[in-house]
Amino acid sequence: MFSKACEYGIRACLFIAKSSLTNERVALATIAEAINSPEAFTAKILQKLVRNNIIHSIKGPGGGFEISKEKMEQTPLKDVVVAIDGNELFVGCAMGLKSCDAKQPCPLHEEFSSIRKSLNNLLDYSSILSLALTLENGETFLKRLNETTN
Amino acid sequence: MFSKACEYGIRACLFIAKSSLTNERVALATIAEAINSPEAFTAKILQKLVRNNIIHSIKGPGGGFEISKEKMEQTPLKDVVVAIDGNELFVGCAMGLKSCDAKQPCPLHEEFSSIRKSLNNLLDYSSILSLALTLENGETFLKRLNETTN
DNA sequence: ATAAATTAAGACACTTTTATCCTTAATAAA
DNA sequence: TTTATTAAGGATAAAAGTGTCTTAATTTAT
Repeated sequence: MFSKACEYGIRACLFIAKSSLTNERVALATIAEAINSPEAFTAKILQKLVRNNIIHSIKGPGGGFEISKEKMEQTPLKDVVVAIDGNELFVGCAMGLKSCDAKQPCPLHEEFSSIRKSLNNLLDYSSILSLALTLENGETFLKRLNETTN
Repeated sequence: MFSKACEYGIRACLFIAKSSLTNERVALATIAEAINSPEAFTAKILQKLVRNNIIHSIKGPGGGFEISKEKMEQTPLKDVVVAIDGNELFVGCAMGLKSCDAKQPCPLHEEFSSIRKSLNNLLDYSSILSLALTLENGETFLKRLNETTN
């Protein structure tokens, strides 16, 4: 569904958000360890989220990544996905037709419109904040407990 | 959502099915032209569908690809997708966690379970036959009308 | 100021996906 | 039986995705 980069990006973003909820600015190495992702690759993805104005970075000692509560409240997860993977998933035809609409639908058009709509709703109405809160209160996880690898 | 190969594979399969409904065996070149796909690449994908026993191929003059009505009736589109893309889409965690289940869910687990379920239903209950029939009666399309490129 | 820590950026390398080309095998028709 | 036609299979190439490394820029602390 999502690219590897996007998966890492979502996890990183939610980890940063969770940390920011307790005012902890987190460094790249910490993030990569926490979400079990390759550090240098994760750096590239975070750069993209910074450039897209989704998260904030600070250089130098004590630096790292953070996101304001206001920002996480306002930003739907969809923004993260689109920043990394683009919006093809949300607009493209399931069978890859350049022209596929209600007038000249592909054989899956109707059915996929419905699924796409669900996906859109889910990602558009799930704010970074709401998801980070489920992490903070221990309802959800980004890494398996009691193990070194996830 | 699906790989390019899978998109071509679905289109090719439905075109073959539609042709088989009128007992027309279709050659690779015809298929590639009809679904607007690269011929040699399409050949590879069709090989895979043949090996997976989804479609049938015949070599030599007058040869080509076909699928029996019984087969298209029994085969859900999901089989085509799984043959080409595998089943990661249907079983994997949205955020790429190796371990993500009801006990230790990722922040998107519940929501995606629902979407995955819809997707599964759609692809598992849509037979190749039912989709081919919508093509045959002109309700749906695999290529834009009145144009050379789709 | 200098050193240390940290992200940014660019170059590079590896893998997978997408795509092409050429040869081989099978089969039908002449 | 030869030739033409068609899919199968293997080698290769190009592009995209994934991942690493090195250097630069910025900032804090000494």
